[in-house]
Amino acid sequence: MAVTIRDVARQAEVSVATVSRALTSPELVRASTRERVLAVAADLGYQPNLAARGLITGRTGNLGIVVPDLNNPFFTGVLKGVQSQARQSSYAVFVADSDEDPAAERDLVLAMAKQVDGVILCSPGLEEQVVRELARATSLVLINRRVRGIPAALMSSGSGMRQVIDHLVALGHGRIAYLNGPRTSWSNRERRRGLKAAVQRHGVDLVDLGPFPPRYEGGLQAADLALAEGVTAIVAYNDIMALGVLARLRDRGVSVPGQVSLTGFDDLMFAALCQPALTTVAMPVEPTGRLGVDLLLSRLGRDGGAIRQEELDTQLIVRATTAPPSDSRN
Amino acid sequence: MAVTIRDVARQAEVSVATVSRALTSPELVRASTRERVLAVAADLGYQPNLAARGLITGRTGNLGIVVPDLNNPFFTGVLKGVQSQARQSSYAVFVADSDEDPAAERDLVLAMAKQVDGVILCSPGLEEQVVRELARATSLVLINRRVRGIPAALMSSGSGMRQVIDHLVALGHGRIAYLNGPRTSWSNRERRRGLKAAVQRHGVDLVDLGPFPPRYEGGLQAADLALAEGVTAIVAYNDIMALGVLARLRDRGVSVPGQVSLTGFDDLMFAALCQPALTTVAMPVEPTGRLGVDLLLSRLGRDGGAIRQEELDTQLIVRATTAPPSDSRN
DNA sequence: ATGAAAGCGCTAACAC
DNA sequence: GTGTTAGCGCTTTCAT
Repeated sequence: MAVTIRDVARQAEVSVATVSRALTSPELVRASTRERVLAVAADLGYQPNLAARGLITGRTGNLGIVVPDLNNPFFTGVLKGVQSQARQSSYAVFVADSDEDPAAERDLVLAMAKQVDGVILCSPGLEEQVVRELARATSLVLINRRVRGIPAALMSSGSGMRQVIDHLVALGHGRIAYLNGPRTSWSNRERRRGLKAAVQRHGVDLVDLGPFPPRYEGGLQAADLALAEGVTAIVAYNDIMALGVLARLRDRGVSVPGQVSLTGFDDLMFAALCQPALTTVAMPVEPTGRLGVDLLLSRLGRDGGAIRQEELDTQLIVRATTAPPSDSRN
Repeated sequence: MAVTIRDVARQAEVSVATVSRALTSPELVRASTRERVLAVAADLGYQPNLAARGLITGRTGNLGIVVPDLNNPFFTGVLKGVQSQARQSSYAVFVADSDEDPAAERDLVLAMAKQVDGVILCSPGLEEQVVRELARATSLVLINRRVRGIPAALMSSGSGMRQVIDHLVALGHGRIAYLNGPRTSWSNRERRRGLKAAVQRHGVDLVDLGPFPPRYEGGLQAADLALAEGVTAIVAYNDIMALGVLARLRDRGVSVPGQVSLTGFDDLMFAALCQPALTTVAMPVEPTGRLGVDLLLSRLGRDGGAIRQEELDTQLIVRATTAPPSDSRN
């Protein structure tokens, strides 16, 4: 068996209580005693048993994160931020993948609830009522989704879309297609909202297409529909779809950005590498993960900080798929 | 506070011991009693406190996985497999990202060791001696790396490379460049080994270049060197590098596969989407993650199964970057 | 087949 | 400032 607090106490010739204090509330112990205890602890390689500690304090020192798909770089980016920030505060992190199944997401959060101090949930599609239920079971922080009364780390997708439209309008585009992602996704609603506001402000035409599956195949399908609408610019829900659109347009001999401009959303690594490189919106995925942890830990603090919903900025990345429309001769 | 075993005992009018038995060793309890207890437990929504259980049994019901980079789809693929298989056996999984720092990998495994029943380690670069040290601290399973005496879930990279060379030789290539990844990486050594064997067997020329950083920029750099060697085919250490090569060749006006053939390794999603689509080797990442869990759990079993190192097959995926060399006129 | 009781390793009153 | 002690929720002897 590993070395316990009693071993340290014996060797340092103090009580277990003093050892415990030296480790967790150093100010309660005389400096000389503390040093001796710490020295012995280090010497013996003592590591507190967190399970035992948790049993008494009610805190586990663990965080959980639930994501729909670990193969999606968006979520793993968030995960990476969560992991890194959690470790900074000596928290370990449980991870679970729901395989895009909302019912599984609920079960996973519930299962985690007993082993963690709080859960970070990435679930664009879970019903709001269920999200509230989960928030009752554990401290919950939402990623990229707003539900009243629940802390959230958000990315300003609306502003990202505004930047996209401002960019396209500045280039001279007057008729723009938006390729919707899933209707039920909070992200899609948010992106569409920002886009509609910008489009209205500029007084340009919007052709609202879809919803399409937010994948490569969705883009292939959407491209033809957008073309048939006679638009000069296509705004895709995300990069993957945009890549599908790009491939389909190339196959049909439509030049990008010569005949039609195209934008994505997410700034996947691939967006920079494809040909022509994709104009898109960069999402602060890792910072959002870190922010999620900060929000969670601040709620766990002594006074249980306020419920905050904070938004991180997105950034338009102009690359090679956007240009003035070919019929703009002014 | 949550409902405890005492609440269940009281309500079911039995002792806590009986409740405990009904839950963990049903055969020790009369059927009628057991049913009553289970009914009450379900009714009250009782969930055993795993920390308390672990305190006594010494088993946590948790697994850990340490990876170098959560932004690398290879590792998240493994993670996904691990997560899914672990959940099948009611294990929860801790994840940690080392940011490619071997020293951090060691610390993370050590930190996890006390909270988990075993750790799955993806660490191509950690020194063998350190790996052995870690294996003494906890039950360890290695992913895609062989160290004597330590269980491992492997992918047959050697065989993948053999398939690549067989393919290129069948097309008529006689002078082939290999772009090395990091010298210290187990994967690179393994791929190179398989490649050398195949090259020798076929009696074709091999130009061994690098090492290069296993990234896009590494490919950009490597492309010019390979071209200068007058090869007709380039075998890259992985897909990302191959993508860099592809971009550089396009910029220099060298047609692929017209003037030179190119292969990658990993079969990233992007390999199928780029233009021309990349011939590469598909790695069974998720199955390997699942296998890792199986190996770990079998070692944890009552009798502590044998130390096994098992290898899963890789598969050449022929796409559009490989063709007969242009000077083959026979 | 069931109950009583002794801890697992630790922290938090409560004494002194 | 330090020691004593009572549990946290659970499993597991040892009785019965």
